[in-house]
Amino acid sequence: MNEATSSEQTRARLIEAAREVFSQQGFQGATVREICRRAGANVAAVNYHFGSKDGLLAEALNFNQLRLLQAANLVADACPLVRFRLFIHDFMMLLLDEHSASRQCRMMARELADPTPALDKIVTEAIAPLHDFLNQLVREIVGDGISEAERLRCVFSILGQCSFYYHSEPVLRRLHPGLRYQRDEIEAIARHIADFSLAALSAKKQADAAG
Amino acid sequence: MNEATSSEQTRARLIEAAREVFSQQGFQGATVREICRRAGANVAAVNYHFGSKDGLLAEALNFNQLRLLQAANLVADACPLVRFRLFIHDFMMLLLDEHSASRQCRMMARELADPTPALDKIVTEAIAPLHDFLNQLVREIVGDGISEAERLRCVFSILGQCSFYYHSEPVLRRLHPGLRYQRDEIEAIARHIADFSLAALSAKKQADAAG
DNA sequence: TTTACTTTCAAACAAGCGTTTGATATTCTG
DNA sequence: CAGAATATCAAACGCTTGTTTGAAAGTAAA
Repeated sequence: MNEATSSEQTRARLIEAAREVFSQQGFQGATVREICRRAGANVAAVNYHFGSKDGLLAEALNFNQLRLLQAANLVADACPLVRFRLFIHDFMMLLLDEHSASRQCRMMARELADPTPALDKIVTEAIAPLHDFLNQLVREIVGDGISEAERLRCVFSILGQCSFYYHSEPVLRRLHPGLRYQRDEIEAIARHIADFSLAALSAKKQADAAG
Repeated sequence: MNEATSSEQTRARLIEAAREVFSQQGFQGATVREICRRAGANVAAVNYHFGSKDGLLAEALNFNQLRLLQAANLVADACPLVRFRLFIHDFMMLLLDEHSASRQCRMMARELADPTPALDKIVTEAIAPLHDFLNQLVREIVGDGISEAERLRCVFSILGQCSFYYHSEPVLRRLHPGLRYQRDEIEAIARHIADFSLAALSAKKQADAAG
């Protein structure tokens, strides 16, 4: 027998195909038949291996890249401002770069506006830690002079800027047909978001120090 | 006969029900049967009056409120900074206040991430003018010292912050169960977004003046 | 009232969906 | 190799979807 049984290969191909299709079409828009077609498997394979479409979604979700990004950032030997820029850069690459294996992350983003059976898992395992991470980073930058609610809104302002480019891609494509999320462009976007946000955070810090 | 024929009443009820359901469930998630149930009409009514579900969506879309908001802002006798704060406030009310008749706007926002047959109409009639409006407002605030691409990214940063609260509502509800978009809360959010953005824009302006 | 036209309705249609089935291969085990 | 367990398959199931149909009810003008 091979080191990976035929069954395991089928499972793996289904998960990979599911990530593709879920990230492109969303959970509701994706069909089991399309996933199986891309995986070269029978329609019944999803239910055999994962019990249901929901089960496949749960297995296809994988937050490792997002977790790794945060872990790497935490151990980076740099000041909060540099770490902030680093985080925005890595996060935008994960979110926008179609060449990277970032489908898990894009899949996740796809579901945020449109609750699926897996949203609870996504929130507790990925979004909540991400919010906490950014909240802490903002605290290191601004200090403890602002209220928790205010700091939270800063986190939302940052995440809002980041996710805009992802969520609004269909619209932006129509408005600016030349738009392509290539490496250079993504880096320029990340730089802008970091500049914009750090300027705002710096103003908050000064306002606090003055007031 | 009444001043509104029975047929016209049915049409109007269908459009109203469609706005409710589309804004809550999205175009894909909404069903013709549910719309007709809420309108107290037969399932065939949609196709009789509008030809198809797509046709109903096209009729239900209405950008008047968004246009009025921009028109009112343009004639407001105030400096760009005040007009900016006014715009963010009005826009967030339109987007988040469930008491207002802002379903058209919310319906629109619902579709942005998930192309529907009507996205082209939405983009050309609502989004493009909105982007142009904000672009001009940012130009008045920052001046002509920054590039078009840079100004565009500022517009995206602003719109991204605004739409975040709408798109991420299901997630934010889970993270912060107490969250409710009531008038006070919406106004606090709008104030934050305006502060955050104006601080960033002001920094851009100074950087340009210095460089 | 009769006639023509419009609007509503219950019912059905065709297509797509996730899922199940039972038979057929395939692989592991003794 | 024989037999048990596992994996794949074509086909169908039950359900929901948007849409169509043809008859019934309502409306307007003669």
